[in-house]
Amino acid sequence: MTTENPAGVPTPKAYQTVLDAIEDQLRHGQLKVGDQLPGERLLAETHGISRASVRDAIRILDVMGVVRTSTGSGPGAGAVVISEPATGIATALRMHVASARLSVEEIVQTRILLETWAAKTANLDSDPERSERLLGAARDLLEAMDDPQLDRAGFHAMDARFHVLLSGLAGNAVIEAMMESLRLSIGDYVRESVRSDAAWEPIAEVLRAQHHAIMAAVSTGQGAEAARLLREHIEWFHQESTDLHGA
Amino acid sequence: MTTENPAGVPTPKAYQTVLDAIEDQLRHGQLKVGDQLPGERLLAETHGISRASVRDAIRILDVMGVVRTSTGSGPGAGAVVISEPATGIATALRMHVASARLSVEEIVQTRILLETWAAKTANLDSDPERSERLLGAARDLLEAMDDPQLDRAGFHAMDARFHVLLSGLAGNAVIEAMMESLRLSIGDYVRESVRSDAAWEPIAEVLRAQHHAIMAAVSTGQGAEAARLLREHIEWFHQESTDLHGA
DNA sequence: TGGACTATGTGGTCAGACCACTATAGGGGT
DNA sequence: ACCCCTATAGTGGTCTGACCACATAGTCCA
Repeated sequence: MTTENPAGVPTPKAYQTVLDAIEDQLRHGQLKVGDQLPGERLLAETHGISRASVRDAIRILDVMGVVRTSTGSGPGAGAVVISEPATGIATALRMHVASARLSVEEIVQTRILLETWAAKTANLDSDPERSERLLGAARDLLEAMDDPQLDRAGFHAMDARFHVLLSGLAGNAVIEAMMESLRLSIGDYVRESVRSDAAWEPIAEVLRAQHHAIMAAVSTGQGAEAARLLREHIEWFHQESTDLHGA
Repeated sequence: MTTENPAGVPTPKAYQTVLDAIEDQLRHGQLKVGDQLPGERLLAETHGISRASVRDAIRILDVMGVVRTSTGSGPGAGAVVISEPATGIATALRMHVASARLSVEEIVQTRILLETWAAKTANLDSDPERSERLLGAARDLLEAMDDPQLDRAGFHAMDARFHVLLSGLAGNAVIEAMMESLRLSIGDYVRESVRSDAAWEPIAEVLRAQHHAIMAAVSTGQGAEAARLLREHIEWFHQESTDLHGA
């Protein structure tokens, strides 16, 4: 991370000890999702470092989406192993968008690549049960989004989940995680994109229609058509929002 | 990250204050790459929190590849803004590979997607100067890799740089960062893949030939052909290494 | 003029304390 | 016997203050 040095070990960070140990235990299955990490005080004593350094390691695992921490006692409290790859990646992406190292356009372009690939690659027959579950959830989301009473925040949240669900049809968790992280990282831009609520409603109407068309294509196994619709859908909204944002 | 709650602000982490402030300054250009962050003690006083909490924020920015920290005094010391999106993403990916949430196969598959896309999309004429610079660097790498004296660690390092350089030809920093992070995240597997040095040399010979062929296709603007060769190249080595690894 | 030394400021680490929170064990009332 | 309610213990979250290693910049001396 820091103070890297190709020639040797200049200043091994204290927290790296714990980090390596935990990564090792994850790799060997000694730690699984749902498991509880030893307490910070115990870890500190075990590895012979201070609790502050242990906390560094835990904090890193936290932002990476590897553990979830909470106060209290009993099972479920403390640091528990989870598995949310998207959160960590999304944080990194968002920071680098902020620093202008990555642009929203590039993220949108990447999203199109991943999402159209997923649509084209999706094989509904390889795992019918899983596919039907995902498609069912997607249909439920579309139905909920048809509700005119739904506010914009809710719409965007469901919209995000819808796209992530579709990208999951290809069965590649890395692609799915990256898709979700891309969505998360530019969530602020999407929310701020259409400023007036008056301008929003007609846009939402178009999005709904596009979603249903995509859904129909995906459900019937027309991967190429779904990919084409997805590309149009994403590019259209991105264009629309940048126009309004600039105006 | 943790203790999220849709309804309100249950337990706002102390370090979040600093994190938000820095992200905001990055977004508004008040902090640029190369700039030095205020000292931890000053930040603590400014935001009314302890130095320990400030350190949490800095540590996060560190692992995300947003800042680089070093001890000492003067310019260049302390926390300096950098921009290495790949490091943070790679750390997250590696952790989730360790926890078996993501598989090496999925990462390789994703890599093929990104890399072939980059090869197909590469437009050498849009920014001839940049393209020539990247291609020149890639040629230098191939030449260095032809050296029979080069050890495996060096070969793999240059191999990684070669592929990242090619993926940069498409001009999408997000894709490039993800490519690099994918490579970094499974670097250990690649290194351990071919155990005996005796088995390595013939493999390296094939890799060299494949690299040169890819290079030729890319240089002459044959994107589709380059993409095809890349896919074969990556799949071949992955197959080869898993075979040997299992044996 | 040049080199060695010192002052200063940086992050890295540690120790110890207190807080808010949560599940649980145990006691008291019914 | 049962239930509620309180005390307790263990968790992460935060703060304070101290010391260290390190790297620069300034100073003093030869």
